[in-house]
Amino acid sequence: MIDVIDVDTKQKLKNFVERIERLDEEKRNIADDTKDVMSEAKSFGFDLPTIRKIIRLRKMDSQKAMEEEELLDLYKQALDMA
Amino acid sequence: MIDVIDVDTKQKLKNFVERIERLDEEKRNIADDTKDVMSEAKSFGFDLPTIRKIIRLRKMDSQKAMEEEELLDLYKQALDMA
Amino acid sequence: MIDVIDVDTKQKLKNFVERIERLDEEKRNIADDTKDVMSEAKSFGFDLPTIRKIIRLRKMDSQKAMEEEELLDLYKQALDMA
Amino acid sequence: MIDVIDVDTKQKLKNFVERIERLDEEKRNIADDTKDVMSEAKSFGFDLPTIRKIIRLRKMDSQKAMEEEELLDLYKQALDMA
DNA sequence: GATGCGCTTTAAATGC
DNA sequence: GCATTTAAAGCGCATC
Repeated sequence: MIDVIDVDTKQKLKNFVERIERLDEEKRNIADDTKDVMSEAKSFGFDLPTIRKIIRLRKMDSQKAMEEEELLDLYKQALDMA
Repeated sequence: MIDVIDVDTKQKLKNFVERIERLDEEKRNIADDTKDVMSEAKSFGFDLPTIRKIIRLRKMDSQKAMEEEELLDLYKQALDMA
Repeated sequence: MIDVIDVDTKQKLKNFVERIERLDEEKRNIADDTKDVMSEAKSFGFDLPTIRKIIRLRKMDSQKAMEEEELLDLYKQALDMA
Repeated sequence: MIDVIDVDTKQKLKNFVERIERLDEEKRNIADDTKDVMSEAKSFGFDLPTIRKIIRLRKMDSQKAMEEEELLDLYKQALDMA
């Protein structure tokens, strides 16, 4: 069991924790900004789920996108959903 | 079903998508910064899982404090039944 | 401010809370079962994301599924992803 | 790319999908039960948002208790640096 | 392979 | 009562 903790070490640990918390805060702010943009898009009549899909697709390799599609078709076929 | 989009609307959609992608990019950068700080902490000999846990606990603490405050008021309402 | 709370009312409240917590527990157990089945499917070589998509599609009205598809195509077109 | 699925594999896939759908159904039933209990509580004059909050807080409490226990051990590790 | 984290989606609550 | 805003649950991803 540790009885005494080095003051310096404690301070270092505290600093790291606070730096990370600050970064987390920034991330949350950006997430809020994203929400605002989404709302704005919605108010223009755009469909949010579709916009999300588009962003996902753009980020993705087109090769991979095709393979995903094909696999889905294959499974549909197997379940007579074709 | 709508099947054509005018040029102006196309541009608007493009803008929204790009703004969101930019924000996502920023978020990723911050996540990378967090990783850097984590690595630095690790190089000082700190245990990463522990640091994460501390941060989670601190977040819970502040949330809990806020909620408990409200809860008191709510209790009055809930138990002061007709 | 309420100083005293009717013992009977307290008990009733407690009972409701506990019944709900019990139900939550059951739900969690079933969610765990689902995970097990998923893992088993995976170990047979099935692709989990695709299985999820299939289930979503089966649950969904086929009319609605088509509309979703069309909207996505429309947005793709607008962003020259066609 | 695979483009055919043998009969046996089809059947396996179908079974997995149906098992998962069955589990989803059960979960939905329990969620309905929860709603019933909530309604009943409400008819006794209890405030639903408050009940939710109580449950959330209780869950946080038990989580927090567990985590804090572990954290003590972890701290030793983190601060007992080489 | 498992755990934690963040996003998506759906349900509820409140205000108009 | 409807629609907007907010909270809870579920899902998927990334990390270790």
